[in-house]
Parts: sequence; structure tokens; C-alpha cells
Amino acid sequence: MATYPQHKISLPVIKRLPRYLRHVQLLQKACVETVSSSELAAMLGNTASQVRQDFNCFGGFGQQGVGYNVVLLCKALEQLLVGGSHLPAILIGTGRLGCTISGFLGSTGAGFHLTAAFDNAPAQIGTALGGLVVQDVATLAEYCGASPPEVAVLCIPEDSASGMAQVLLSLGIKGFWNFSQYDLAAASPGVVVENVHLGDSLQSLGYRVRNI
Amino acid sequence: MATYPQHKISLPVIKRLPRYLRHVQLLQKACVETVSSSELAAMLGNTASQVRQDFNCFGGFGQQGVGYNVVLLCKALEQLLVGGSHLPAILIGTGRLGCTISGFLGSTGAGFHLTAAFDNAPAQIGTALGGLVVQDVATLAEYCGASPPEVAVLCIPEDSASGMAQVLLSLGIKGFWNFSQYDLAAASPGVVVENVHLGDSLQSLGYRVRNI
DNA sequence: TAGATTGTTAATCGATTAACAATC
DNA sequence: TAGATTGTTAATCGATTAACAATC
Repeated sequence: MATYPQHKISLPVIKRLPRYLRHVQLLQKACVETVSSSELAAMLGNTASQVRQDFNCFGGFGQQGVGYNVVLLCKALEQLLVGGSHLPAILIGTGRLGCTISGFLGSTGAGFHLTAAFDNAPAQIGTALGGLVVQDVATLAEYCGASPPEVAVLCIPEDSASGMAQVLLSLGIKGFWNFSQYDLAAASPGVVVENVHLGDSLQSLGYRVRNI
Repeated sequence: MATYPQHKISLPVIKRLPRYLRHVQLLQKACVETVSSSELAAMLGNTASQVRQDFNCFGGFGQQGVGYNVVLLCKALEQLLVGGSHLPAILIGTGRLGCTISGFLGSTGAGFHLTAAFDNAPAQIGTALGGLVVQDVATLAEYCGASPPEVAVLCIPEDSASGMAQVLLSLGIKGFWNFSQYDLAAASPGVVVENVHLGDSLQSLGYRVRNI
């Protein structure tokens, strides 16, 4: 049974959960009833030991001698990752990257709900994005007072990221999905940051290709 | 002096290099002449030990008792990450994500050069993207024969990613920047994969926000 | 020289893997 | 029961951190 995590789950484990979910969803779609840790390991490219260790962070999902019930495992992972409710999120920066990334928030199974989008460029303000109207970032505090979001998606230039993060923290934002170059660090224990540095990712790929 | 890496550099070190470069470039822009490992550690949020260990993977950049010369360090890191030449890259999939991501390849200091873009949708083929015309993916083999690219950027749906990767491997692609949901794994020792799973990133953020 | 800071070796820490008893 | 596979403890591995001699 999927139970509550008794102790803090390590980041490497958390990062692997979405991959488990995706593969288990595929199994469910293929009407597979049961899967063993070694079968999953073969699909994921890791070890059966790791699969079992990971799942056991959340209590026993499996049945000894049998394996893991795909439907139950899928439900448990979905519950862990998407939870019951969708987290309210706002987008800061509605440039090309911001518009593209906002699409992910609306995708099925992400567990988020985009409630507002902000920009500081007069040309952007008032334009449509998804079902929303882009608002002036000057009205951010007002908006957050009325309907507090939990997560902010930062798609703004490096130099304004630090200041904006500060403002958002003061407005009670709990999580950042940061696409700016700025290295945002979790400021306080109650705040979580996911940096997506596409430029860094590309440069490290370049290094590896040049040094095969 | 920046010398050639004598032994295989570990992936965690490689992943940190772009961040070092960004911060050292900022120092250079601010006309700082010298920086110590502890100063860099404070900027990066890691330890002075790690900074020195990381740099020493590539031979001594620094001077005992003094620190690291910012200009030389910057040059060394740029040489490592961007190298002398720009790697030829092609884009597969010119949807919204593909178009946005292709912009990063052209950005200064990335070390790549986008030479062609492909799609299979008739509506896309023939349209302009950057300075390129989107080509029919059916002509991919022909194109690669004439001007072989080193890297492919995959911005295609999950279900076509595996087959496409297979084709690209046979055409001699050495590196993949993979944005598809498909978990691309490095097929052979001479091939490098950088998976950017935005959906996974978002889901893991969701887990962490819900479990602060 | 004295002070500072690197380069490098040794110690620690955490994550992964292996082993095996529990049990379906 | 016998076979299979989990849950969990122990061993290994690798990465990070600490320590210190080398040296500018």
C-alpha cells in the first residue's frame, strides 16, 4: 500500500519518479497486470535494487513473490506526483520561451494550473496567451493578494531574475520553475527551486561531443 | 595552464563547467583580475574544495598563494566548452518547442551552428525558421550525406523519437539534445545524449512543493 | 620571510548495488 | 511445498569535503 513517506526522500529518488510513472503508464496502457523490479529496471536502464529501494521510500507497493500490480503502482505514483489538487501557477515573462513553456503547465498529468501571466513590455500586456490575458507585472502584488499562486515560472532575462524572485518570495511563492540564466537558489527551507538552464545543458552536451 | 584532461572527467564535473564559465564571465565583465576558489565557491554555492578539484581535472589553472587569473580562467573554460569550432547541428521537429529551442543554438557562446531543420508535416515544410527553410524529413539521409551534422536536436513526439534516433545514429550523429518524452539512452560508446525532460522536471517540482 | 592559496592526498558522506531473509 | 520476488540490511562505489604540504 502506498503510505506516507516517513523520512525525507532524497532528490535523486524524486527526480526518478516521473520516469517511473511514464513507464508504468505505458504498461497500464498495454494492459500488463504485473511487473517485477527487474523488468522495470530493464525498461528504465537502472538496477532492480534501485527500483525496489526507490519504491520502498514510500512504503511497499509490491507483493513478495509476485511483483508490482501495475494499476496500483500507477495510482500510487500519480498520487505522489500529481497529488489530489492542481497547484496554481503564474508565468512571469511572456516571450517566446515563456509562451512555449506555459504549454507544459496545461499538459495532462503535470499537476499544475496556470492562473495568470505577466510581462513588463507594453506590447505584450493585454495580448492573449492560452485562455489568459497577459497582465502588467506592476499589478503582480495585487493579483497575488487576491488569488495567491503557489508556483512561479520564470521566463525572464538573467538580470531581472534575482529581483523578481525576491518580490515573488515576499508574495508567498513556494516553488520556482526557473528558465532564466540566473542561478536561483532555494532561499528558505520552505521554498523549492527547479532550475532549467538550457544554455548550460547545451554547453555540456557540446563538451561531451567534442570529447567522446 | 589549461592542459588536456588526462583521464575521463565525471559527468557531475562537466555539468558544473557552464556555471563556472557564466560566473567567471561576469567577473571578467566587472574587470576583476583575480579570484580565489573560496570566492568562487561563495558565488556558486558550493565549496572551495570542489572548485579546486573541478578545475584540477583539466590541469592547474591557478597560481598558489594568488588564486585564479580571471582572464586566463575564462579563456580556459571557453576553450573547454565552446572549443575552437562550432558543431554543426540539425533540428528535427519544427513545432512550437522546436522553434523556441532552435533559438538557443544560435545564441552566443553556445558552440553550435544550426545548419538545417526538418519536419514531416506538409504545412511546416517550406516555411522559414531563422535563416533556414524547413525541409521534408524524408530528405534527411540525402542531406546528411552531403553535409554531415554532428548533433541532432529532437523536438518530436515520444512515439517517433526512438525510430528517428535510430535513423540519425545510422547517419553518423554523435550527440542528441533530446526534448522528446522518450528516454533516449546513449546507444554506443561514441554517442552522447542530453535528455531535457521538461515534463519530468515540472512533475518533480510539483512533488517537492507538495511535500515541503 | 610571512601570508595566502593552490594542487593533491586522505577522510567522509551519500547513493547505488548486492545479498538474503521474509513471504506470497 | 517450491519458486519467485519483494522489503530491507549490508557492502560497495563514487562524489564531496577536509586537510595539508607545496609554492607563489
